This record gives sequence, C-alpha cells and structure tokens, in this order.
Amino acid sequence: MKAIQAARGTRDLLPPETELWNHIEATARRVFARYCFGEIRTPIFEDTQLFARSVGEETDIVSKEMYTWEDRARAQSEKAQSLTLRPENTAGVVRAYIEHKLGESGLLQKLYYIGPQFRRERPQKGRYRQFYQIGAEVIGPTSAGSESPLRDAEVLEMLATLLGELGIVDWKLYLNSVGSASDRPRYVLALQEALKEIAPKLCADCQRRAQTNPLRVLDCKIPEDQPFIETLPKIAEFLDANSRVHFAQVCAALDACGVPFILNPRLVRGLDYYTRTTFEFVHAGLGAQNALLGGGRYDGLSEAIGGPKAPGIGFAMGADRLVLTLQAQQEAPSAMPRLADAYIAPLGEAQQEQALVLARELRQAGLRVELGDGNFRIKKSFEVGNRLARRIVLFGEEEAQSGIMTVKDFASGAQTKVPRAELAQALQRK
RNA sequence: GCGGCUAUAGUUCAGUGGCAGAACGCCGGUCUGUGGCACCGGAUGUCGUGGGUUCGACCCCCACUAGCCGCCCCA
Repeated sequence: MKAIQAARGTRDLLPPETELWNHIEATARRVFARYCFGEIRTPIFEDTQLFARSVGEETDIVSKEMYTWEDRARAQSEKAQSLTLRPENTAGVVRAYIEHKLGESGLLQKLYYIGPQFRRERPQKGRYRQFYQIGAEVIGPTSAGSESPLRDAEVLEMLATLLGELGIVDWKLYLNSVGSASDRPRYVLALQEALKEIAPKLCADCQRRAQTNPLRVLDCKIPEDQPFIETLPKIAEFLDANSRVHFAQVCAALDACGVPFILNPRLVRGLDYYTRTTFEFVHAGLGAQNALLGGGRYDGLSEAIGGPKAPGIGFAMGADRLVLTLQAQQEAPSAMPRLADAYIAPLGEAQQEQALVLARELRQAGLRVELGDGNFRIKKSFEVGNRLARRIVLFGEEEAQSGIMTVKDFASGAQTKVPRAELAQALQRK
C-alpha cells in the first residue's frame, strides 16, 4: 500500500524547528503587546465574495489562486454558498470589524493575527500553498484618527523594532504612495497612454502587462527595459494635495525616529484595496521570494465590502520567510534539541513503578525529566541518557532501598550520591 | 499556469545496460551497575510511482508525482 504524503505545497513542521516558530511568534506577541495591539482570530474560510470584493476580482490571487468550493445547500430551495480558504487575513479582519461594529467605540482598533493562509500557487522555497502570516491592522473611524500619517509611521517603526528583536539584520524598507482611490485611476490612464508609445520596445512580459495590468510594468526587472520604464509618468505626479502631504508626513515621522527607508516609486502592490502608503520589507538571501513582509493603507476597503468608512493600515509578514532568513543567518536558537535536566534510569522492571513516582516528584518541582526503561541494559540507559539529558539518575534496587540516589553529570563525569529529599535541588544546579 | 534541473539507506551523496555503494547516523560487541573516545562486527534499500525498450533497466525512453531554480505573482 502506498503511503499517503502531505498534499503538494504543504508540509509538516517538526521539533526542533517548531521551537524557532514559537520563538518568532512569541517575539511578535511581545512586541505587539507593547504597542497595545490585541489578538484577533478570524475563521480560516469565509464567503468567497469577501475576497472577490476586497482583494479584487482581477488580481491573480482571486482569479486563479483561491481554494474555493460550493458548500452543501441546507435545503432544496436554498442555493449553495461559495466558500474560500482565506488567501490573506486583512479582508477577514475588516469583515469582523464591520460585523461587530467595532467602529462604534470611537477608538482605533489595533488588531494582530497569526495563522495559516492558503493560495494555490506553484510551490517554491519560501512559497507554500499553506503558509503562515503574522499581521496587524490599525483601523477605525476617521474621527479616531485612523487616517493620520502618524499611524503609518508608528506601524513602520513597530516593524523595524520587531525585525530587530527577531535578530533579522540587513533588511530594507521600500516605501511608496499609490495615491487615493481617485488618484489611481487617473494615473493608470496616463500610464496606459504612455505605454502605447513604448510598449513595442519592451520585453514580451511587459507588452502583455501593458494590456492586463499596466502598474506591473513598473516592476519589470529586465535591464534592457529600464531606460524606457524611466520615461513613464510617476505616480507621485498624480497625487492630490492631501495624499502628497500625507506621504510627506509619513516620511518625516520615520526620519524623526530614525527608521531608514528607500523611496521606491515603482512599488506596486498586487491587492486592489491598497491606497496611499504602501511598503515592503525585503531581505537579500531569500531568492526570488525576497519580501519578508508587505502592507499598506486601505482607506476604502471597509466600504468596498459594505461597511462604514473606516480607513486603516496594516501589514502581513511571511513567517515561513522569517524562519528561512533566521536559519540562513544561523541564528536559529534550536539547532539542537534542548537537553532534559535529568534522565531517570530504572534498573530492572521491578523499579519502573517507583521510577515513575520519582519522575513525577521531580517534574512537579519544575524539572525537565526524561524517564527511561527498566528493561534497558545499564549501558544502554547511559547511552540514551547521554543523548537526552544533562544528568542521569540511577534508580536500582540499591537506591530504592537506601533512598540515596546515584547521580552522574554527563559533562564532567562526576558521580555523586544524593538523598532523595535533596535530589530536586541537586538537579537544579547547572 | 509556463520553462529548466533533480529524485539511490534514517541523512548527505557517489555509481554502472550484467550481484546496490561511501560517509555520518542507527543496532550489537570489546565492557553483565557506567555514557562520550577508540577498535571490531551488523542491518540499512520496492534505487520516487506506473508503463515501455531490452536476454537483462537503478541506468535508456514515456507518463505521473514530488522537491528545487527561474517566470508569473506574492508573504
């Protein structure tokens, strides 16, 4: 019989690697707490329309990468609902914001999430069909200050801090403004106009993009195309006064707190809901998938899915990519499994029961204890104990009767006799 | 979705149209209440899956599956 394998693009995370995952998530939670974000957990699947209307019907994500199915109709007369595994989490958070009328509090909502997302893409290193994102959103009514450039700067400063505390070095922050909901269409029109002139001189991909998604031409990496792309109109020239001032204030606030950034007028993000500030933190050494995280402002998203006006800004970090980066930097704290404080070796089957009692005592005292097997030869107990723990506690007939335990430290080789009552304390010592 | 590379022991990888290999790891012994180090010995396996060519296929051909790299896109 053929063994069943994990589905394509999915994988198991095993110890000790999971310790690194826990470390990353714990660091994120700690930093979010200092910035007063609360955790939100939204469903893993949602109504398909949520993603179609927020992320955008024409985006790659919605048009070809979603896991979508028709749910069973509850009654003959009822139409089956179309459901989709979430391909990202911002839409779900904004849906929850609307559904629970969180804007009615009059305060900014600051929410973070950690969890799996699903996109049916071709797998590659750093890209999986089930992948994990750590993200956060600041959203609220305009009266709560949700449109303030201070919020953008605060989020970006938090991200710089978080990456620093994770130990990620050499990141770069690319920053841009894609303009308001009315700026963008004007810019796209101008871009299409300009592309009519130069498109024939561009690479095949760009000629296609010029038709399907003109903004993406700006992202082209072909060296030969660059001189022509330079001649295209810049989004900055199409920003209205409000957007221009807003962006200048974001940049000034970042300067004030010393967060370095690189203006990138070509930074175009693939989700339709982004307005004004957009950003991306990248790291070399990740190959083609070099983005550690991306995000931006989405001033019209709430309204696009039937909610009140609720401007917001947020980001999503790729946890898989943080893991890869930290592993590449050899700062993975869990290359080796942690050793237990003690390995209790029952010598003979007759001692097993009492060895379990002893292990319970030590564990309740807070020690990390491995319990061996009374059927092992003593040599094997030492071999196994040496791999699992810093010290071995022999528990044979002699120890059971006398109440004096035999403890050997593997590193020093020193062997001592310790009364059972003092054992927990003796094992605490490094 | 498109193009390329790859798939052999637990792991990293050699290999040849004619008996399946190394290193590390694992198991056992030297050593019956003493690990690491050393020495000795042992097992590693549907050679990714399914077809085809051939007297004979791990090797050549085809398909499939999976991973990696690039494109697309994105975290």
